[in-house]
Amino acid sequence: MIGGPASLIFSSMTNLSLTQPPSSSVGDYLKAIWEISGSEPASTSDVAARLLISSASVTNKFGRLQEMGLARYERYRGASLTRRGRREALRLVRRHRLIETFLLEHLGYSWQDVHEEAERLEHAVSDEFTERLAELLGHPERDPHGDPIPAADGTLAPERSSPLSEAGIGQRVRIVKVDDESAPFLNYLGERGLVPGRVVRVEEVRALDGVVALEDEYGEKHHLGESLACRIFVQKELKKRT
Amino acid sequence: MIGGPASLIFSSMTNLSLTQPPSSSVGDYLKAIWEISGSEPASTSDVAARLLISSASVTNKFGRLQEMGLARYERYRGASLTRRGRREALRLVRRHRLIETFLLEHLGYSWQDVHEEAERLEHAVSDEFTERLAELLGHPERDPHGDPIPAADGTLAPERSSPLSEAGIGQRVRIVKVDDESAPFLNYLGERGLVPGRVVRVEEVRALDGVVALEDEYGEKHHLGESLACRIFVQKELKKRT
DNA sequence: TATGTTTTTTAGCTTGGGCTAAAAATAGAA
DNA sequence: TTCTATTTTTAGCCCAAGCTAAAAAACATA
Repeated sequence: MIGGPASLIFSSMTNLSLTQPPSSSVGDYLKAIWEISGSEPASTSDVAARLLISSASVTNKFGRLQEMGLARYERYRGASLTRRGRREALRLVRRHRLIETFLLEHLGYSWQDVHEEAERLEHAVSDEFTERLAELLGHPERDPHGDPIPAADGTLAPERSSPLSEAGIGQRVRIVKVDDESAPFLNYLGERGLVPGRVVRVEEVRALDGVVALEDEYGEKHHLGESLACRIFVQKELKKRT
Repeated sequence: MIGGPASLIFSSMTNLSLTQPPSSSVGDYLKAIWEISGSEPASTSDVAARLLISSASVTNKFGRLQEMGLARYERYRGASLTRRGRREALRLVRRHRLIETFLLEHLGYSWQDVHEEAERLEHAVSDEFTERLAELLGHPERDPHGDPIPAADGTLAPERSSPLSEAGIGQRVRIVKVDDESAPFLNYLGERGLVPGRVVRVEEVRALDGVVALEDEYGEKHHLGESLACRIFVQKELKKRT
């Protein structure tokens, strides 16, 4: 197989704007800003905390990102991504999530180790590698955490899920995302089959202590504390079964 | 599969000496010295040529490699690897060759693209990744070029192959290695099935122009010019078939 | 042996990505 | 509104890994 479907995709779209790939450091900043900034720009100190570096270094880089046309930056108010910056960030997120999927599904990695390895690899792989990997994995739409995988052109469908802790009583919901990286958390849920894709019925959301009671597809009951329930994201499930 | 056989291997052996991994630049120097130096140390300019950098930079780094205990260096005479340097180099070579194998066999890469991608990835992957990949690939002893893959502990069995151009007439030999990276070369041989593992009989080695005549297992004849024949490495084949 | 060529080294500069400490701006509380 | 606490920025430094240009050593050959 030489220059199969994968090459069609990546040759036609990525890196339209950046003549040379951003350094891995630049990429880390873009991802951090993307993850932190919502309606507000990402603050210097938040980015510093996430990347475990000093605020001074972040201030510095914000300036450079602006010059590079990857971010908008206003002194004392933080940085937000330009369209190009966002696309670059999403390219990395795509890589990260595809690599995580590969590590878990094909190399037998444990949840604990997956993130760190992907963090390094995402800066080393080419677009070609990424698209071939996507093909090998069957073009998944979500990674094993349930996070959506951005498209090859750096776009990401807006997410419409809400925390389990806010679900309505009696509702049938599908788990779409588990928003935590810690191993005990993931292991606990994994053992009980509460993983992305599963459909459960919400039996009770107790106002008193936030405990959520669930029944899964096999009739098993689960009782989750508030701290767990607010990290499990769900969508309303319409049909009986997909 | 959590912490399977792979983790047994790598947790017990690698990085005995280096507390933190050598920078990717250091690794490139070690590999270059390993590839270049035989009985003689590797010269400044040879390493510079291979890494496409200036000789001055190489001189500089040779000093640092010595301080780090990875190379022996004598001014104006070049550098050679210490035991530790050699082990580090071979760890990288192992990674490189396993990654190349994966790219070709599982991701459908073409010969052209494999080397460059592996060159980047080998600096990003962990020992854990490497050993799990080895497992996925079935612990191959050679990569698709026929080059031997060093063991996880950084050792490499000495190679006993010689160029096809030096084979004896009438000898049955097994192709073990193709020592060239160029695409046309590899494609030509690939189309004719002259790939590592194949057994052929040498019919003639013409002194006049160095052309080697072969007969393969299907009775097909091949005539290779000297420039090709000296890059195909073979071993004497004893049994009729393996 | 003397002399010129090639190779290697030295000296000094550049860039990217960090750092700390001190100054400036912003935000919160009295 | 003013004053203090926090955050952000500035200024100046360090290190790794390159570079060029010039000096020094090694080599080759007349």
